[in-house]
Amino acid sequence: MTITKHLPGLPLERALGVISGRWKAVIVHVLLSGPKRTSELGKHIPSLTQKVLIQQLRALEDHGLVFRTAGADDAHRVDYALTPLGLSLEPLIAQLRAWGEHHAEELDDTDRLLPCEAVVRPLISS
Amino acid sequence: MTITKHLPGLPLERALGVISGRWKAVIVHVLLSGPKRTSELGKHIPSLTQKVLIQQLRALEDHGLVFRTAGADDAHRVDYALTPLGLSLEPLIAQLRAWGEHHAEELDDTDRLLPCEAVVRPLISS
DNA sequence: CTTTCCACCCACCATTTGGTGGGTATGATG
DNA sequence: CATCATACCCACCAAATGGTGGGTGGAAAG
Repeated sequence: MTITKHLPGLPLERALGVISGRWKAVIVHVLLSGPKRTSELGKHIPSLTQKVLIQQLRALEDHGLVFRTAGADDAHRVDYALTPLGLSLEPLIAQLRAWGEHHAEELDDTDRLLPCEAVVRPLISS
Repeated sequence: MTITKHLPGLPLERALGVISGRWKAVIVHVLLSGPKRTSELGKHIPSLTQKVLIQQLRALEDHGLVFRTAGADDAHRVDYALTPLGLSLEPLIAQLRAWGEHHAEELDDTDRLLPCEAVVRPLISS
């Protein structure tokens, strides 16, 4: 039942395979601030459609970065949270961010950079 | 004249955009051991076809990680080398590799990992 | 002069990816 | 009971990506 994209054999490419994908890093970023429901994630990332959200979540699940907790039978109170493996991504993500900025600076392209809020809506309150 | 994929605004995704691509990381890896000619690169990475090699090299060039040195007019003695920006990728690549291994271990998937030599041929001699 | 090697380019194809717009079953709310 | 929100699934589409198989023009080697 796995969507599991057979990850490449080289560790480096395996890592890239796991975190690259149009929204994966963003989702992980949001989940770093605690578990969220499907709809919350959707609200945090308005430009992301439901289908794609779920696609990405499934992939993250398959790769062991995220886990689902559903209430009882199925559905209606689903939470997604990072696994330890997901959490272990944090420093890597930080370094990628830093390098991305460095890259933009070196290429005098900093004005094309967007702040996080351009994509991730804060959504005040608990 | 740029093939330049318009990199995403978020620094994190920008970084991913720059290094993800079927062979980019491998090529950078090879270039870390010094400048190489087009054909040398091809020999180091047998499973990579010429067209795709050049494609990837162009992308790396556009993104400022690599530069070309051609002799005189054009062609026939072309070298590709990493720019400082390209070199600055080294620690990031190392961390990605490490995390890829970690990921495989956590998922008891280490047997699917390939050693570098499965893809990059050493090619003894200078 | 012919052959080989080198650094390419081009037309074309297959797969993958993200994305749109519907639909469904269920529980909660008025 | 009618309506709404949640957490999905499905058929379908469009763009991007990787890849194949053929060139080309020029330097170098036999």
